[in-house]
Amino acid sequence: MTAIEPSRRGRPRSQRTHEAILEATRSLLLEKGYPALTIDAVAARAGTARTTVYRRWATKGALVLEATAEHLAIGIVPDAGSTRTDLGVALRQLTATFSDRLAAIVMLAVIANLDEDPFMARTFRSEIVYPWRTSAAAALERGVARGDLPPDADIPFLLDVIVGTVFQRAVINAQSETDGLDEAILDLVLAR
Amino acid sequence: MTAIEPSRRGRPRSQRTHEAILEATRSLLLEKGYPALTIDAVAARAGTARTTVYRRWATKGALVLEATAEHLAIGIVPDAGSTRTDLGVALRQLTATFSDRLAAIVMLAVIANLDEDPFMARTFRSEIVYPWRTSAAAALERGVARGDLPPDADIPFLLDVIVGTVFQRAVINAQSETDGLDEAILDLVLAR
Amino acid sequence: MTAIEPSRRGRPRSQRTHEAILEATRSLLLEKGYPALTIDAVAARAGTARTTVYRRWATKGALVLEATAEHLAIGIVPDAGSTRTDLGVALRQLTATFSDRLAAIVMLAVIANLDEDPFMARTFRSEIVYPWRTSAAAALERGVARGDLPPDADIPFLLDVIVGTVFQRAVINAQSETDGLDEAILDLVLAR
Amino acid sequence: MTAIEPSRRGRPRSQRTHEAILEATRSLLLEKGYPALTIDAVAARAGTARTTVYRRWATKGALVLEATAEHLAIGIVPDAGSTRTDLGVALRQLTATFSDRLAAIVMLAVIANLDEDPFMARTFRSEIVYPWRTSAAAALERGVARGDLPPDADIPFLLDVIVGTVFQRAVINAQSETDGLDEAILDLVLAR
DNA sequence: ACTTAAGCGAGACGGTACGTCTCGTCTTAAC
DNA sequence: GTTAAGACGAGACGTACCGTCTCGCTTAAGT
Repeated sequence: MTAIEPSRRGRPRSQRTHEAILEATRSLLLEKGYPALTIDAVAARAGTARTTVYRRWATKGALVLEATAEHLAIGIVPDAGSTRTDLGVALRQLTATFSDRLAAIVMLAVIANLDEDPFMARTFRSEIVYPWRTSAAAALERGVARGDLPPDADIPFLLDVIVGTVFQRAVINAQSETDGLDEAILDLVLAR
Repeated sequence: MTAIEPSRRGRPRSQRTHEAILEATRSLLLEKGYPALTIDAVAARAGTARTTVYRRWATKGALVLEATAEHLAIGIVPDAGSTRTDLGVALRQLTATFSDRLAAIVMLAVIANLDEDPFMARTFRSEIVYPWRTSAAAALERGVARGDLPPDADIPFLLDVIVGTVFQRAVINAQSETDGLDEAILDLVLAR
Repeated sequence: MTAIEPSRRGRPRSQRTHEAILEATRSLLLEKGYPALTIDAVAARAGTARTTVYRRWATKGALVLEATAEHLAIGIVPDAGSTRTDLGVALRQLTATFSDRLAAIVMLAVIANLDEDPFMARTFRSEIVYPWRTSAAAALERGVARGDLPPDADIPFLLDVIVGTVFQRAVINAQSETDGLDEAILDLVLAR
Repeated sequence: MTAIEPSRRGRPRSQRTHEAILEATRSLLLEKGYPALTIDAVAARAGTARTTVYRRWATKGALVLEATAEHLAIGIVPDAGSTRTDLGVALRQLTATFSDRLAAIVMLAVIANLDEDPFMARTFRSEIVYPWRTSAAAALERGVARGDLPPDADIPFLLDVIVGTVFQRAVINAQSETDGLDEAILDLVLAR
């Protein structure tokens, strides 16, 4: 998890304050971006003391990951029987998340601070990327078993094609309209 | 261009100092990463005054782009007669550049600071991305004319597949060994 | 007052630090003079951060006035019954203060920065000059009432003679030995 | 003198430039005061290069003294036969000079930078103060000889009374109306 | 007319100090 | 023991001037 665990004794932490800080973090991320986000500004907007923020989150990265957890959640690829259907869901999950402005800001922060803030990268990978990627790999393996994909299909490569293309379109090119992107990728990957 | 233009009049700028600053920038980028790169540290390592750096580059981004220009240069896709050959060159250009640690650091900085430092993004796009992408698009169009690609091929989409996949592998997954990646992408794009 | 008022809440200011800054200010004033006094040097000698100085004093002038308050204090002219005695006290107060090297440095700074730092001038006038001048004027008025001074004596003029002469001797000519000066001024002012 | 001597060979100095720099110095002194006067600003306003200023004057003080020489000139006390007349002239010289805003700014700069810029103080004393003070002392001595002043009159003291009082009024109190001041001082000094 | 030496403008240079911002830690009183 | 408040040491920011330096160009006087 991202937050620092509270003690069981003494005055309990205020839940209102908690949510206020997270909300302040989200709005400031949207307004200023990750590099210009300061703890000072978060505390000021949340109406709390700076110390309170530091007491609960060890780093800016941890705070941001918790504040945007719902925006980042990609989910898990279901097993609905059809390779094309399952991959279609997977792609819609990706495009939806990558098109979310807050999610895009955070993902860029994660990769831009790979060395600076390795905790953030690790958490992001294990909490968000790994579950989706594992279930998407399973969906592709089922496709191989069904013959929708050739027996020697390089599954990690295909996942990189899928994620990389969506990332390129939605985050780097910042194209909001992703109509047809999902179908085009499906055609490319499942062709043959 | 990135640097502040020198005047023709007055004492000329020291070329030694110029190169010392760029070299200091490169080494600090590798050691600390872009967000932690400070002008103070650059000047100190270069053995110059802080003011000298400010005199020549308006922003940290401009300095970094000039310091890493050779690392970022992707080049232009040649027209050698064969679609597969031309695209193969294009892919080797991409993987070579994206695997360069300095180039990766700077590209991440560019996209992470899209809003913060729009000058940096604009320069990177126009100097590096645009020329390559234009020539790569031409190569794909020649492929369509030759029948190596279907007549209705979505060329911008294919470029996003190519760039996105390489970016995902080389930069985000930071996989140094990219053996076979070029061939796999070629097979994927030209398959039919 | 001169310092920025501290808040009642939060961590209280360190008194040790406060005194260290004032002492550093005094010693640097004596060594370098007012124009060459820098906040950087004060903080360095006091062993604190530069920000701590800025947090407590808005301007160099405010810091210097507080650091030298005891040296600047002229006091108030007493009412002891005799015009000559009272004025003698007044003169000894003036010569004592004006002969203090630190006080002289600060007074010159005040008048040299009348336009630059009007706050400093205003504070100096209201805190130091005004109380003394008012009480000295009262002493002269008592002298008029007693017949030690002519009924039409121009009291502001006489005060300017007294202050101006002492200032000229002690500060501008920087004569340390002021023996006989007090008596000479008394003879001049009370002659008749 | 104050300026750096030019060489006899090579291109002669421009007289126009010289006067432009002095005029710029005067106007900036009036606008900003001595402490805030910068060589950069002088050169900019004079339309010359900074180097040109540095080539001609070694210090800011030397430049300022030359620029304001006419404003500072007090003159010499004449020998017109009457003690009261001569001293009256002396006082009018003083009040005229001390009431000149430019002269006041420079005199304050001189005494505020006694330690910082001893050259300025020395020059001011020898060029301006000494000649006047010597001739004023001679006038007082003639007064003693004539019996207008007691035989044991302390002439340096009386000069300090005169100068100090005028300085106090005109410079420190910055009273523009000095009507009657001359007569009052004359009465005080010559009384008896 | 040709040389030559200095003046001149322009601006680079290494510095120092400015006053501000943000960091993450700390110290207090209030609850 | 959490909280609000704010002090603290630290360090980077970007700017303003300092006084020196290095250029190419201009301007006379001496040849």
